[in-house]
Amino acid sequence: MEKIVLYNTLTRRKETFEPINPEHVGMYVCGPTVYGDPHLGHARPAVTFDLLYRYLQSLGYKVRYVRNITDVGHLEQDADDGEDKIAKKARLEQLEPMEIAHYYTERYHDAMRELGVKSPSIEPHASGHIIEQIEMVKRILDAGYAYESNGSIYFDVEKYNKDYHYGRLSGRNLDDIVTNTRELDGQSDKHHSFDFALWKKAAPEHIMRWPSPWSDGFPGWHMECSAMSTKYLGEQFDIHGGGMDLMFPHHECEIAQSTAALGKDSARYWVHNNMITINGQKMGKSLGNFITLEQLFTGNHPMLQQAYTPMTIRFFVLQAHYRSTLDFSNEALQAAEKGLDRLMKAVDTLAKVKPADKSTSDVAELERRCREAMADDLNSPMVISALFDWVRIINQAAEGTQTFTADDLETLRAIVNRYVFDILGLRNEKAAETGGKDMVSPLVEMLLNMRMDAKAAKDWATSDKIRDNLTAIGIRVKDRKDGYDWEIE
RNA sequence: GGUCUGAUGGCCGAGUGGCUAGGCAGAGGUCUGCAAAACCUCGUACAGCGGUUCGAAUCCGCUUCAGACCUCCA
Repeated sequence: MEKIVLYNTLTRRKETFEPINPEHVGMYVCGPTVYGDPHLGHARPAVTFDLLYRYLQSLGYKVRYVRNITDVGHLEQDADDGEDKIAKKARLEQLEPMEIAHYYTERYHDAMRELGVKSPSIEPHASGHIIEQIEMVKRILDAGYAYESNGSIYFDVEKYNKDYHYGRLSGRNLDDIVTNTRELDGQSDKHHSFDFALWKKAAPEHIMRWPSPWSDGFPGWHMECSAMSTKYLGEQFDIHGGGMDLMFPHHECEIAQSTAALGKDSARYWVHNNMITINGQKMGKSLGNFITLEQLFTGNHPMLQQAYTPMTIRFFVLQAHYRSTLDFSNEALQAAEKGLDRLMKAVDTLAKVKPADKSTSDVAELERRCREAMADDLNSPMVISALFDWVRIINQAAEGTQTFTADDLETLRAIVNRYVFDILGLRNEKAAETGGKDMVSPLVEMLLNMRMDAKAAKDWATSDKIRDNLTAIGIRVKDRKDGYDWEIE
């Protein structure tokens, strides 16, 4: 199997990736909390881990990719009064909580499909795994790393930290956390403010609740990932992914929970994608500066100068390395749109290139550059860079200043297809839209043949009229040395 | 305040001790009846100040600036 390296947040360095079971990879990624429309920020982890998923599969691994749906509420920075968010919104809109969760889950799925994000192998819902979560809380209690307090169960961070290191993922030490955390004046059921809930007793007005040995309530916000990753991937698995903003406390607590319950680390490689920023600030629900994916696709947002297609968004995300912040702007998206268009046109052009006796460029060079870039911590920008160098070469081939043998052409097409479509997961949106091209082609060609006659007769008026009319209905005519070419805009 | 990350040409973004990233925009040119598309040429950028080195945008230190996180009911 191809040797690849991944940056592991746990060690803060790139490490050679070696799965626990050769040929198989278990990957868990934190999915969305379904209480709102998916926005541009959601596109980043989705596309990043889709890239990783596709890439691992392309290398020949059998990958089980688990991405959860958080539908039992989740603490967020702007948690107003701490009430379970889904329940709160449900009351405001007079809907069942699960109705809302279902609605936004569907919205999320729709957006992901548009973005070319493959469906994961398993997409477990937190609400469907309450039993597993309760079982895991029991294990943590039995291990002595949690305590009950007034019907709720809290993780005993101090106790845990004596045996393990709480904070090793985010680079913190409990001492620092203690120093920088103000103790609440006995208003909490928790022994320490840095303890976190594993099970929370529900207040009377709390709608989403389940029975447990301790109280009617709901699981703590970090439990679902520990419980579901263990259930579907085993006590130890290969990759755990998510956004950098989840590193602390969410992932730190997950590590603590899993380690406390199982006595060992569960995830081996922690992979974190960086944020999309807007005017240099994180784009997020809590800041109210986000643009939903639907708004991007329709252009219906005050900050948007135009609509951007899903593939433009995907390409925009892939043009930056996943561990860098990516700054949103109309200018940047327009650049991505044009670049993607050029790339896709070259793919079409490549299909038409005729073989020759010898090759003037080494197609293996493209393959090597793409392969090495991907193997080096998923460097999609470098892959794209290599592809663009070859866009030029392909266009030169179309003009006759480069040539390729039939074998090399076949190889080149295979490489381009593999990286552009299979791994980067791009889609030719224009080709998809023009399904009727087969019907239209003979008509367009008839007109263009008439135009050729007009040109031969130097009847520029007729020639331009045909071209202008075709342009007006969205067909771009390109004159070639010995004829013409055309495409639907 | 703590932990962490970053500062690259007009914009977006790779790279990382010496060798052109790439895209978009811009300028000039080729082709064309004119266009479009494509192709060719062009920018000599790495926050600032020191240090290490034969050589640093890349390593080290300091400074400045920016960002993320700092825990579930405040």
